Formats: sequence, structure tokens, C-alpha cells
Amino acid sequence: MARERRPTLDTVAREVGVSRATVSNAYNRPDQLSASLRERIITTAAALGYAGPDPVARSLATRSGGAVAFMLGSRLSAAFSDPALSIVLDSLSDTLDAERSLLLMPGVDGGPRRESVTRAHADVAVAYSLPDDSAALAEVRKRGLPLVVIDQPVVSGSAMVDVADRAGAALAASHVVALGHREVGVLAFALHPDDRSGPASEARIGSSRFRITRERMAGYLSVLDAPPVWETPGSLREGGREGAHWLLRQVPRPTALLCMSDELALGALRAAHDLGLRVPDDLSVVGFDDTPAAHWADPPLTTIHQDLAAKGRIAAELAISLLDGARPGPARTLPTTLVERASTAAR
Amino acid sequence: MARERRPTLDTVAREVGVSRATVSNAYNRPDQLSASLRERIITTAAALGYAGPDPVARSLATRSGGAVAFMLGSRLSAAFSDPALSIVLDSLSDTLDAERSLLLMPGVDGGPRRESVTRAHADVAVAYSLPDDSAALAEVRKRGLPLVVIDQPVVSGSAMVDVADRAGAALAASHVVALGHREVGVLAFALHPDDRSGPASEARIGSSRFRITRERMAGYLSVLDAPPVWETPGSLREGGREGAHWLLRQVPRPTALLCMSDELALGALRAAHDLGLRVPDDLSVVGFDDTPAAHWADPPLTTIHQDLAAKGRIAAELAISLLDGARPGPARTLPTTLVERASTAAR
DNA sequence: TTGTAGGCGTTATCAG
DNA sequence: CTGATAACGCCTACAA
Repeated sequence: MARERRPTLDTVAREVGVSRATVSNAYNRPDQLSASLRERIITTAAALGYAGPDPVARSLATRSGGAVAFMLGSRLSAAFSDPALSIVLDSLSDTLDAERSLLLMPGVDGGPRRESVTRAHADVAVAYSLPDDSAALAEVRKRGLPLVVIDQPVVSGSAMVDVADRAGAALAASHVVALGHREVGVLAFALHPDDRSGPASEARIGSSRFRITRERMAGYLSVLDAPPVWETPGSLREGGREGAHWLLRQVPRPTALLCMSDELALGALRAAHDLGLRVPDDLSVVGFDDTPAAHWADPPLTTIHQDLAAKGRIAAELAISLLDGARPGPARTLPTTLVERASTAAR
Repeated sequence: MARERRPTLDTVAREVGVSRATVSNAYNRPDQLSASLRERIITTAAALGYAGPDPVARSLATRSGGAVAFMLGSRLSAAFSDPALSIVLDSLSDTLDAERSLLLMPGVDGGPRRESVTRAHADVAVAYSLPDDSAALAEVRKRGLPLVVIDQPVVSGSAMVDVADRAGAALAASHVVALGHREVGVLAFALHPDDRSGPASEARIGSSRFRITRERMAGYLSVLDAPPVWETPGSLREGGREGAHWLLRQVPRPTALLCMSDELALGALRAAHDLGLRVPDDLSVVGFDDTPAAHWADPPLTTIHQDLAAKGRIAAELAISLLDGARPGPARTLPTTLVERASTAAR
């Protein structure tokens, strides 16, 4: 079924009896021609079924106009279930120029497939918490795409925004220790992009390929001595629940749980409920991120606050400035603070 | 800072001493030239810093290769907080050809801005639950982009997938009526794209611009007689909670609540808890969608099941087939079924 | 196996 | 205000 050839600038130009350039101007520089002519052009274009300049051809000619590629470390389902990411992505997309769209590149094995970034119509890439050695990152570099990384080690020549993860985690650990807790368990994100969930060995902890996990762990460990650690891929409530069940079976049983995200902490709350433990009387729980859910939790969650919306906004601003030819400056690191609510208490 | 001109196919060709076509073949048709020559080409390309064929130029030449545009009716934050959408989007992105990426187009006022679809590098569009008269839809038609719509009235010439929303809603209503409930309240999605939340007048209900809201409401109303209705934008738990509070203040107080999504129902559960009402003893609650959260809810939610993953998968398959030149067939309508769990009981 | 020539649909530059 | 003409970077018959 031969799709009939669509009309082009040329078709319209010929029909109206003017040059291509004039038709182009009718769309892109209305002030460059008389209103009446423009009117005539637009009208016959519509009559011809011409939809306006082809976006791809325009991009080729202008060498720009693609989207910003947002590279994820996980599938979309995992991504969507992470409220922290939602907030970042939302504020990022809100900050972007109106004409720039968002190319979402889900990960399949710790990152988008190399080939997808090869063919992506993007003129800047944003990496969100990818493993250090992601192939996608290598391809971005090869293509020479400007890059901004979020929560990730600096790739040379890229702009960067992250938060004081290590300090925040240390804050969380110090908080429970100050409250008198001695047996403390840790609910951690994935240490490696292999979808494993279970108790984490020291070896795995030591070799983690995710910066964020590494940093938060380092923060915890700067205060704690070899706590039991459960690792779970993604940032899923159910994963947190499962891990908390395991941690609470350890002897001696932890009286406090440090969680790398609020979602994980919510799962821990649920586990405590399952086991008939009262929070904070029998168990203290600390989250990370301070997402809206931390507020509404029952009890409201003590957590480490970070400004997720700012993270997205800054990432977008950095992307825009790279596009404008600016050179990446030093990393922008956002602060973290402890927010005490009702899920922690002295033991 | 003049970005130096990047090498092109031509640069490489000249350097190696072959023609452009040959270099092109080296990338796209390895079998068209000797391995050694190809090797030589790739090597010097790397040396020159040539990253491979430019995706935009390639697309222009092949008239394809853009992404699939996914048009949302809401901002990303709202989209992300809707688990039903996450599931659909995830299975859609999973089903897509490996080489096709996903262009996410958030809505700002009931849909993506017209201009964004004008410039989008996409060769097929998917509309998810947009209002009937969205400007984005008009632009898609104008551009002649193949379109598949999800949960939305057929736009002429587009492929369509939806679920038996009306029948499902009728199922929910019949269920509580069969259980003896006479006072039934309804927690509804937005009726119009104006971010309003509050009691819904009959006029608003009668003129809803969202097909999904219309259909589910029609299903409820086919069984119920003028129930109190609270309308809330998005599918947010908090919105459901607020609405349920209002509904439960009505006299006579409803003994059952019908909710247009599980998230809304979860909010209703929360409201019941706030008010000291036991579910299902004092109040029955029915959701819609059967997302994973319905399982885990306390009590587990009676809800209307629909196969969200299938919806995404089918949408992707339809998009692909449109791209292959197929003409849109009749709408694919997925069934809905009642899943009885513990949130409903006889009164 | 390799090269030639002609598009793909726009935009940009620079005269007129 | 309008119109040639030359890019933009690549693909694809078709010819050699």
C-alpha cells in the first residue's frame, strides 16, 4: 500500500508560485514577508495537506532540536514506582525549554542499551543513577553528546548534580545511635545491577557499582560497625518489607532500621506491623529522601531530607547550559538534613 | 568557543580513500564489503573521532527511525503516581522494537502542547486518556502521524485499545447493591481538565470530556440512582481520602463507596480509618484496576480487574503495525472482571 | 566489492 | 520583502 508522497515545502512553494525560502519564512519568520502573502501560503498549505516543516529535516538543517535523553538504570516499572525519581523527572521536564521533549530510555541491565543511545535523536543526555561502567555512558561519550549526570560519579567532561548522600546517611546513623540504639540493621538498594536480593556480603558491599548505594552505605558505616545489611533491587515497598522481615529475625534483633529510601522504610513499617512490633516503641525506622509519603506514613517517618525537585531543576538547567555551549562546572551538591518525625525514639 | 566541526561520513571516506557509500555500508551492511576494508574503515573512523552515522540525518534519508510519542493528559508527577499508567507504559516500552525509543510528552492542560507535537521526532503517536478535544490530537492528525489511542474515543483513522469500563463499573455497582447496600457514594476521576476537586454536579457529570470517567460513571449510574459524587483530578490517594471524608459526611451516610481507581479506594480506606470506621463492617469499598497495591491493601481490596500489561502490549503492537503500513482495525476491547476480596461485605 | 549520482526536506546566506 | 544557491549528513539504486 504505497503511501502517497506527502507534500513538502517545495510543493507548496510551487503551488503558490513563490520560492521554498519564502514558504519556509512563512513558518519560521512571519515578519520577513507580507501578512497577505503569508496568509496565502498557509491557506494553500492547508489545502494541500501540508503539515508544516518536517521536524527531522529541520533538525538536520539546524543541527539541533532533538530531545533530551533521560537514561535510566532500570525498567520503567521500577522507575515509576520510585517516587523520588518521579519528582526529579517531573521538575526536570517542567524546567526544560518548551520546545525540548523528553526521550525516556529505560535500562535493561543497569542502563539503556548501547544501540538505543546510538540512534537516539537527542542533543544532550541526562544519566540518572546508572552503574559506573554503563555501556550507555560510553556511547554517549563516543557520540560526543553533552552529558549531565545525577547521583553518579563524574564522567569526565560532564556536568553533575548530586546530594550529600554520605553525610545524610551518617546523620541517620548518628541519630539512632544517639537515641541509644546499639543493634542497627540496614536496608540497602542494589549493590550491583544483577537483580539480586538478600543479605549482602562485605565483598559485595565493598565493590558496589552504584555510587548512591556506595555513598549512603559509607555514611552508615562511618558510624556503625558491621551492621547486618539486606540488599534489594529497586526501591520497592515490598522489597523493604521482605528485607525488614529478615533483619528482624537476626539475633540480637535490631532495635533500629536504617533504610536507603522512604519506600523501603515504608516496607519496614509494614513488616513491623506484620510482626506485631510497635514503631517507634519496639523499633525505630529511618528513611531517606523525604518524599511526600514520609509525611503521611503511620507513624510519620523520620527521614533524611533532600530537595528532589531542585535536583531535577538543576539537572535541566545544566543540560540547557551545556546546549548553549557552556562548559561543565564543578559538581552541584545539594545538602541533606535530618527530619525527625515519629518513627524513631530512644530505646 | 567554536565547537570544531565534527567528522562526517565524508571525512572518513576521504581519509580511508573510499567513497561515502562504502563507509555507509561499513556501518549498515557489513556483508557488502570485505571484512578487512570494513575493519580499516571502523578503525580510522574511531581515530578520527567519528561516532557513526548521525541519527537525524539517517532518519531524514530513511524517513523513519524516530521514536514513538506517548502523549499524557497530565504532568509527569501525576502520571508517575498512577500505578495503572506505570504498568501500561512499562509493558508498552517493553514491547516496542529495540530500536524505537519512547518520547514522553507530558500534558499541561489536558494534553501535550500543540507545539511540542509539531516538533516531535516521532513517527507514531500513542494517546493515553486525553480529553476528547485535545489540541495535541488535532496536531497529530494534521501531521498525519499514525495514532493509537488508549482509553479514549476513536479518533477517525486511529487504532484503539480500551477496556470494558462501563461493564466493569456496572459490575462494581451491582456487587454492592447485591450485598444490600442502598446508600452508595462515588469517588470519580476528573470530569474536565480543569483541576477541580469537589462534589460533582449533574451538569458536570453529563458533559465530561474524559471518556474513561464518562464510561465508568455510566456503568455506576446504570445501577445506581443519583449517588453523591466527588470528583478529584488525577488518581491520587490523598485525593481519594479527601473525597471519602466528604462522602462520609453526607446524610444518610453511604455504606459503600465505589472508586474509579485502586489508588482512590486506598485513600477511601485511609479516610475510613481516620473516622474510626471499620472496613468492611461499617463501610464497603470497591476499587478499579486491580493494581498490585489492591492485593496488599489492608483489608485487601475488592476491585474491578483489567489487564493493564496487556493494554500496554497491545498498544505497542498496534503502533508497530501502523508503522508497517497496516490500517487500523476495529477497537480492541479488553474485558473487566470483579475480584472479590475483603473490603466489601453484606450490610 | 566499490563508486557515482541523486535524493531526503529544511534552513541560511546573500543578492536583488 | 523575495528568491537563488549552497549546505546539513546520510541512504540507495544502479552502474562499474
